Amino acid sequence: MKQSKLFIKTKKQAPKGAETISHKYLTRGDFIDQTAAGIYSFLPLGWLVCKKIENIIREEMNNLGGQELFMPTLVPQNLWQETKRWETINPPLFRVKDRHKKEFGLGSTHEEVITDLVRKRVDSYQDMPLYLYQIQNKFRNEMRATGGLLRVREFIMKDLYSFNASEKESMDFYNKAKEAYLKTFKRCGLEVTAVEADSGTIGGSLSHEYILFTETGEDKILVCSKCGYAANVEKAGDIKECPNCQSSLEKKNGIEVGHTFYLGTKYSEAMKAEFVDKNGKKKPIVMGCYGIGIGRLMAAAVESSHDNNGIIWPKNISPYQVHLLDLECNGEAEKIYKDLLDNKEILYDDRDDKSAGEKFADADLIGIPIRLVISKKTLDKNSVEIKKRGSKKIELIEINNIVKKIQDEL
RNA sequence: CGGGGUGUAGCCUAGCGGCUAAGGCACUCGCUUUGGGAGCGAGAGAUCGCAGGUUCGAAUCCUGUCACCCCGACCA
Repeated sequence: MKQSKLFIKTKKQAPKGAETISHKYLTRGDFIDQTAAGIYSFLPLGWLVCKKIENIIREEMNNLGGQELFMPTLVPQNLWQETKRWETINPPLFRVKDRHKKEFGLGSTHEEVITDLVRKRVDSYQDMPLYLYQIQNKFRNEMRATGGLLRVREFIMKDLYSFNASEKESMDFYNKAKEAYLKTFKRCGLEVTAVEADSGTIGGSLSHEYILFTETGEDKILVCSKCGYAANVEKAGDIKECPNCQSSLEKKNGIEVGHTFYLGTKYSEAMKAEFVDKNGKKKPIVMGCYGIGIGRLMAAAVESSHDNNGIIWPKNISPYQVHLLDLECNGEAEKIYKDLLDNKEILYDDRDDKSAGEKFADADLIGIPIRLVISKKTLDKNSVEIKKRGSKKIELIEINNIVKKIQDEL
């Protein structure tokens, strides 16, 4: 992509009100634009990051045996009433009426819809296990949106739902899903810790939050450095000693990037989602649900990986892999851009009306993992300069070797 | 929803009863620059969130309203 054509205007100053690092950098780098309180547009760079994250999640969900589908945003009142969540769900639903005054809640989570889909199709234990997921916009009528993308009212979420014939099978899957979650976050470049948590209005008997420890997180987590015990202060209370090994606990801030729930039969009983077992007996389906907030994950990545000049994207979720800066603009960079284009995702700063300093500053802010610079200085040596974002080391590489060098780095 | 705060050009801010609303960034044109957000000159861009009110006079004071931010509770 040529930067001169990219729909982007980076900013020197963050807008008033941006407090968290991720909000400041994502806004200054023009990844996102605020449309209203807690409601954001994703601009081309930000959308590329979302797509990267989604694809990693998609691969991991497919590995788990998940099948992707897509459910509606407009969820009719009667479905919510079957589980009594029309009134009780928290945060409350955004509600809308159609022209005949029929009411809908904008989907904030999809247990009702998915359970309806499944009860219409599952008759026997032989129709399961069933693992279904979607990546879709969610709407939550929060009291207050905070910290840019950290808590918003409309966001993209991956939600997976599991349907099993027995508690054991369901619990086995829950544990597999937990591992898949940790792997997903790792692939996104994040060290995330699973923490036992409260189930809130989703319900169920067991749940884990997936916490990224950062300075600006909303969640307060107690961590034992000896045995690895971790718990949310919300549930465990403000205790000082580890319940497992009696060591002293450290309190850390974190961001919840995912949550898994073992639901049991809460929804299947309420909605009569039943199957016939081997003995010919009717039983409620055993369920679980599993969520990841894409935008929050993106913000969390920035919170945990940045410096004073901007974002340092983990390479798997970076919008591009290579940022080629042309300080000379005599056509040489164009050739390299075309050579590289076949191999790698590359953002080519071909702007001829910007100073070198501005290009460097933009490159740091945007945070692409590998920076290449072509200038008179490097061309005199028939070379290109290569530098990794987040490292100070600068190397000169002969032009002929550049493609191979980049392949090695990635 | 309770408490606190802010609305002045695309963005950040100054001005807080008195002359034609000021500056920086960004933008347009010209010349000069060209490895860390360049310099000089010229130019364009604002019904001071909106509606009332007080006053000889309101961006400035008062009332209402809308929007946004922060703390609390809730969450992916």
